[in-house]
Amino acid sequence: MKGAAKRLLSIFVDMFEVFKLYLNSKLRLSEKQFEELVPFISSKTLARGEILLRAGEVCRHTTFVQQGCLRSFVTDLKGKEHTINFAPENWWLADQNSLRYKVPAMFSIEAVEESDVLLLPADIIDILERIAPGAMQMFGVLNQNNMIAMQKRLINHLSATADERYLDFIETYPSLALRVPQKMIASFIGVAPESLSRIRGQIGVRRG
Amino acid sequence: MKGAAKRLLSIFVDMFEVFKLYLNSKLRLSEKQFEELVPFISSKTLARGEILLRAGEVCRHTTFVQQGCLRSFVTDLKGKEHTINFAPENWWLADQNSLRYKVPAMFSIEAVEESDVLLLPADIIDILERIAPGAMQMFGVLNQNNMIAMQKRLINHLSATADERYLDFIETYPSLALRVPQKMIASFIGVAPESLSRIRGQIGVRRG
DNA sequence: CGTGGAGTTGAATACGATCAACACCGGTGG
DNA sequence: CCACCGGTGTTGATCGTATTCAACTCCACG
Repeated sequence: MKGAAKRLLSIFVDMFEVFKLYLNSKLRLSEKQFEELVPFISSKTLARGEILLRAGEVCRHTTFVQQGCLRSFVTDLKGKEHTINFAPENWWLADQNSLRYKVPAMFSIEAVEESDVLLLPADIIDILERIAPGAMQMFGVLNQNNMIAMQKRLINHLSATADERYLDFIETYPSLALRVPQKMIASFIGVAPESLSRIRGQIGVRRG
Repeated sequence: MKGAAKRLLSIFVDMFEVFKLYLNSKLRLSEKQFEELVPFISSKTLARGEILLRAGEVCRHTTFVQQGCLRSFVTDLKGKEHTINFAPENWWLADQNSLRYKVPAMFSIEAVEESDVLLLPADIIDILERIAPGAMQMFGVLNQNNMIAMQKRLINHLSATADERYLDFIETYPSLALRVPQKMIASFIGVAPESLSRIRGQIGVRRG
């Protein structure tokens, strides 16, 4: 590779620094291996409130959050939003069902804060596995952890009251509790915003 | 292999017929490949109500249900049971968290009906992948589908009322609705048994 | 038979949702 | 710089849904 091209590439690589660090911590990727991956990555900056995926569209990428925070949510028949998941730094987010089967997405994805994300193609797992064996297993572990987390959340929902769910939330995601608007937390734990406000009042949470 | 031993083996293999059919539909396993797998499998028959795994114990196997139906459930502080999942024929069931990390299981597993199950070691994925490449991907897909299902359930829980959840249940698992006791369905969709009874009354579900 | 669990039904209760009014803050434009 | 605005969160009153407690029936199973 010529010098100029290499410099240009290194600029791009720097844009992916968070992702690079992340991958290294999981896969021990060499510089060269990472460079192989670069052509498949595109990056994007999202303003607060910007929509990345709208329910009904087909999800075309897996998103990796380098900075900021996204959330996925559904809008029900009465127009109410329900937050499925938050994705802060170093998280993946996609409507996997839509991504895999090319069906309309069930949920939307928006930026909670100004965010810096990477967009990766649907078959990133296979691509990465080819470049660095072990990737598939990595995603397997991620998926499984994800599932365990969701299972816990479901159990929580079946057995705990609203205030217990809130306490569990701030315990499980202490940093998120400070970053994301309260009404989104409410829609995540499944209570009305007013109810969450009351709960916080009872518990005696001091404000930001 | 001598004739007697071969006959003996074939008896065992027959015990695994459901599993064999299942694997063939997913992986196109040859007879020989399947025989390699046999030494790792043990089978068990469970009576109705029999506990296969008790919360707090470490989960040692992945279970494959050949016949009957299992369920996983948690018991909360007030002694109430909450059904996490049902596993009828051709389903896998395990506390994956406990299985993977050797930590105490969060939930219990019991037989809803008399059931015929196979017990497979925790590293069955790797074993199977070695015998028949593609196994890891197969489990990946399973896990993902599982996750999608759980996500739908969570969404349902956040946005639907009790009767809507029940209707969704009998629509999604029509056969289960007839097989499993009503109170377990109640504990699955997250309502009190009495409430489910009332809901059924309102809707006008005929019995049996 | 008789016993216990499952399901049904009724009445009282509690929890969270809803509707409504208002305070607070950050940003925008005059 | 201030006035205005929309969005967010708080507080109050009322309402509705599902839970709880309790009594009773029915059936499977000993």
